[in-house]
Amino acid sequence: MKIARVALDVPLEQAFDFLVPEGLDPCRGSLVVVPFGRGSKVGVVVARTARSDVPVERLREIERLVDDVAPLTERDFELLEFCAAYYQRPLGEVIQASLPPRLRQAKRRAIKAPATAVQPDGPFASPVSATPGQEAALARIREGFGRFHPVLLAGITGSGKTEVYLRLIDETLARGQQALYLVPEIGLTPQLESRVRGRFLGVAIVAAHSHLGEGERAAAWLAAQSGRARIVLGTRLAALSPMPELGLIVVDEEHDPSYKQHEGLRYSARDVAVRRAQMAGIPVVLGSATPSLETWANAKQGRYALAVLEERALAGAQLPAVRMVDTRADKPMDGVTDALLRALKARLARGEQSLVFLNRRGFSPVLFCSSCAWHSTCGRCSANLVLHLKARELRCHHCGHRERVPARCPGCGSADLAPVGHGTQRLEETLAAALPGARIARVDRDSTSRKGALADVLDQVRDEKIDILVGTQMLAKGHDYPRLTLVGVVDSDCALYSVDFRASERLFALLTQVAGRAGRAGVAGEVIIQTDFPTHPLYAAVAAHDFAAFADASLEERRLARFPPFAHIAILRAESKHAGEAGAFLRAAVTAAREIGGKVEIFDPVPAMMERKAGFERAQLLVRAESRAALQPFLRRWKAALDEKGERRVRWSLDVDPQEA
DNA sequence: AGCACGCCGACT
DNA sequence: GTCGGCGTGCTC
Repeated sequence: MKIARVALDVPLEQAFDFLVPEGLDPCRGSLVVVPFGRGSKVGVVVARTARSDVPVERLREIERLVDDVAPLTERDFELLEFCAAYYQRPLGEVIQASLPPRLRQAKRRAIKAPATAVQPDGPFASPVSATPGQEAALARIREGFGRFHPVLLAGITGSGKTEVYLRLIDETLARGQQALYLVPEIGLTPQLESRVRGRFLGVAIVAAHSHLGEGERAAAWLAAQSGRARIVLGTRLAALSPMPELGLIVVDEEHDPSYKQHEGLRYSARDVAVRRAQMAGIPVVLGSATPSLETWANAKQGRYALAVLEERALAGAQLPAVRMVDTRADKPMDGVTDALLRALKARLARGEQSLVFLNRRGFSPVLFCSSCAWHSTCGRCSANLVLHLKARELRCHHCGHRERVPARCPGCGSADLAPVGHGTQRLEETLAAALPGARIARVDRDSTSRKGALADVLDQVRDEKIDILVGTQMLAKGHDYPRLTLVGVVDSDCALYSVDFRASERLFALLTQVAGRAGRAGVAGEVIIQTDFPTHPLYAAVAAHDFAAFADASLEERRLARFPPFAHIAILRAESKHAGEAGAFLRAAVTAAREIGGKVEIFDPVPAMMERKAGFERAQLLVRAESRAALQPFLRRWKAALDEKGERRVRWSLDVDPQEA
């Protein structure tokens, strides 16, 4: 009896057995189309066997082999099986998550092969010569060519980390190997892509990110798998692309939260990349100006090599002067202090550009009735509705709910409704009123939803048609603005109050990144942070450009609190449309966890940070262990026990190494 | 997860 | 009298 065990994209741990018809000979790794339920699905053969636990009469036949895709290799399986085990997801789901959507379709058109570039010899001349710092970093990383060698490349903004990556990639190509270059989000990939293509003319380079068309994405995947593509440049989803001759992995901005997937297979592309490098026996370079505390600790303890870039690559370029403006003394008018306004005026007078950063979009975060204290809340989420004045709407930023702005208070009928607090729209209006004649552009998710809108604004900034950029963290990423000399930060204090254990780490990274936009081309930059707490150690560290001081102090706090990286944690998240059921499920999960035992601490279930979202009641439960070795077997048994319950009214998932707790 | 089947409320 | 709600079970 010829039987193939096939992994399918269903949230079940088992694979499914199918009969292998005459004339077909799928191997482990082959993609096959199988009948499933009433339709067909693409699956991956995980094993060939002679017998099945399922009665033969219930087995159906494989329809056909997907013969335009090469089978997955054992090395691919090794990585995917690691992900499945580590993140507690079925192998079938992980395999399918690693395939581009087009290849998962049972009925599909043929995929157009990308133009195959002639493979030039290299090495490729760099347009600039390396600084001594870059040379030293390169030497440090080169030591590890040909073996597993994780390196933290800690380099201040503007220190030329990208040039280091490109030289390493060049050397990797010269060794006849492929390079994988991961970046956090799509935002900067177009600019980076053209830089990489310009540097490696004639080399087959593919981009891999979710904004590609399905055909392009499948073509990129196939090019990586076949080895035709020598460089894969992509976001977290590229971390799983098969690359048979992989010789180097670069993870740029390794601290960036967007490397962690927040639904389904909740993997960290950075952590997977490190594991992948270990399996392949190759170097992996984690680069950042503000490394994650996990990576920083690994470097300090010697598990990762450390290469540091301490100076800006451009001669004469200096780090910006950062100063805090005490908002208790200099009361902001409509969110903007007199000090910031004066600084903006000075830039306008000199024909220089400014950026004002506020990480909150919309006009105001809430609409408030001064007669009865009614305020705009979402009916489906525990969140306020944000006023979007231009669209004359109240919007929920969590579930997408929209409604018209009421003319009168829904609570008492009063007309005394007023916007409270500030978003980017309001800030834009305030600045336009205070600085007549200034050319202001706003950049946030609302203003850039049209395709190409962000690129248009950035072009206008480059062509000096914009004086002041107002926007959210979208502005913090990448992008050089040569004429930008002032960065203003409005209302970042809210992150200091957050209960999330990573909030201050993220705030430090964000402020450092946004500050790095000021004064890159030999023009002195200035950063003004408006705050109620001008002496707060976090702001002091940002002002001193002292990541190490901040990180070491934060690590000490984490050590005392026994939080990562001094412990390993996972969160069981549950949500239900039925009152109380998420909590009940978690209480049962606590009981199940105690029965399993082991060296794991089980916390009490608590409501989620956002207790209600899109009509679901949400709660979560933290577990903590000293080591991965203690946590992993517990999670495996716990998940099996929870699966056993066959729970239907509660949606639940395990989040291993959660980004937020 | 999808997708069937199956049994109780407001409507063309 | 039906259309459709989601509760339950199954998929080789």
